[in-house]
Amino acid sequence: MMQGKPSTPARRSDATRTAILEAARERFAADGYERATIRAIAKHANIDPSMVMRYYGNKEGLFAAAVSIDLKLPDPASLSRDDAGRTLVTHFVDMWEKNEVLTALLRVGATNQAGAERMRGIFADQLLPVARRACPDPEQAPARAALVSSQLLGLALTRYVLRFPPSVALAPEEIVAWLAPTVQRYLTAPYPA
Amino acid sequence: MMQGKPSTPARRSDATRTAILEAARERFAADGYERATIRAIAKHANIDPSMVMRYYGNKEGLFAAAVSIDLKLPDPASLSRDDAGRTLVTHFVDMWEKNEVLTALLRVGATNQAGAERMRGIFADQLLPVARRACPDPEQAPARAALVSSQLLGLALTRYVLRFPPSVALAPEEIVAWLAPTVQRYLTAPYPA
DNA sequence: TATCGTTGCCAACAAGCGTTGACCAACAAC
DNA sequence: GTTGTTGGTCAACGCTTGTTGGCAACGATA
Repeated sequence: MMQGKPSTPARRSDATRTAILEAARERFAADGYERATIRAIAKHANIDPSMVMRYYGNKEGLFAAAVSIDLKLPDPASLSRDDAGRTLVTHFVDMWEKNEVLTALLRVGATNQAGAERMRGIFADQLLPVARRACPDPEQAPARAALVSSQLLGLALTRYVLRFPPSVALAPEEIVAWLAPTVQRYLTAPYPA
Repeated sequence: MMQGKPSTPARRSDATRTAILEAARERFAADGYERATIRAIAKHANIDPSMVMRYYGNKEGLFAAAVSIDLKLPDPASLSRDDAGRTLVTHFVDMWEKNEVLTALLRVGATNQAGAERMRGIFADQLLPVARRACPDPEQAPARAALVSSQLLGLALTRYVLRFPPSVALAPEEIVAWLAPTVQRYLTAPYPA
């Protein structure tokens, strides 16, 4: 997820290591933290449970390694202030559709301390800078970013986690059409109160 | 939660029973389904774990008894179509602020099959009828209700479960001011397509 | 060929889980 | 007072969990 140079000299066990990570992501996404047991993950990856411990230390270490995520949000500098809403929503739906790591993170964040902490970090490091650039008064950025995240994560929750049928049935374009104005307003509309 | 007439003749163990339910709600809300162990719930209520089994059969039964919830949504018939958004948001914030059952349900729904099923039931039985009355074309009610729930549950997620600091910091009136127009639009604005 | 670190499998551990059944104390009916 | 029902305690069960250490096979180096 974040190794550009071959600082690590290509171990013979790399195949096993990535197999474990893939299985872990799948199980965390489907079951959450507690029910995704190391034994189940190992069986899913066709390896021995003890290998997980050798390569990732313990279950927390495995989780940390499995769900390191870069939202790849557009560069705040190059973001047009007028269609920031549409851009953000489109990008989010894309990410969620193809990347099960996000579902894993949301499921775990709901019941696990470390998972929630990780989500707060992503919020602060990745979404907040965008809001800081897109909204008029930087001092309002945290509140506006929180509103944006409530709508985006709420959609993810009802669509990918709780699976409300009408939410699952929405076409990506419909989602963008409905949510883009909301996000746009949260970012740029004058503060009510 | 739903006994109007004294069909049950007031057992001597009622105090214990409700103490268990209260402790269960608290633990489910704080820890989710798996980590809220029967032993922890029992200790919290100062009773023996075996009493939980005697009175509620098993852990699933306890959960079902602990999180039966009535959203007490306003009667769809008496709902003014013009400020349905504000009414709904105000009502939701009120409920979430005072009732930890909702947090318990959301936490459990994220990782537990039965919990998610319960949330889908509440959505279909309680929110959908309101949408059916408030939106122009009844055929669009499911999609519109899904959008409304995505925003409302998203706020609950970031505020009460993940506890994003800026989301926690929002005053109830701010929440209403920002979210009411969103919900109103999801209910009554012409379908974009 | 001998050596040594790496990779993998296996069996086991202690702890915690949901759940059960035997047993005692308090009360109600007769 | 005796009897039967109810409320509550205690100890244990079978099972799963995360985690550990020993041991055999492999691959490169010498």
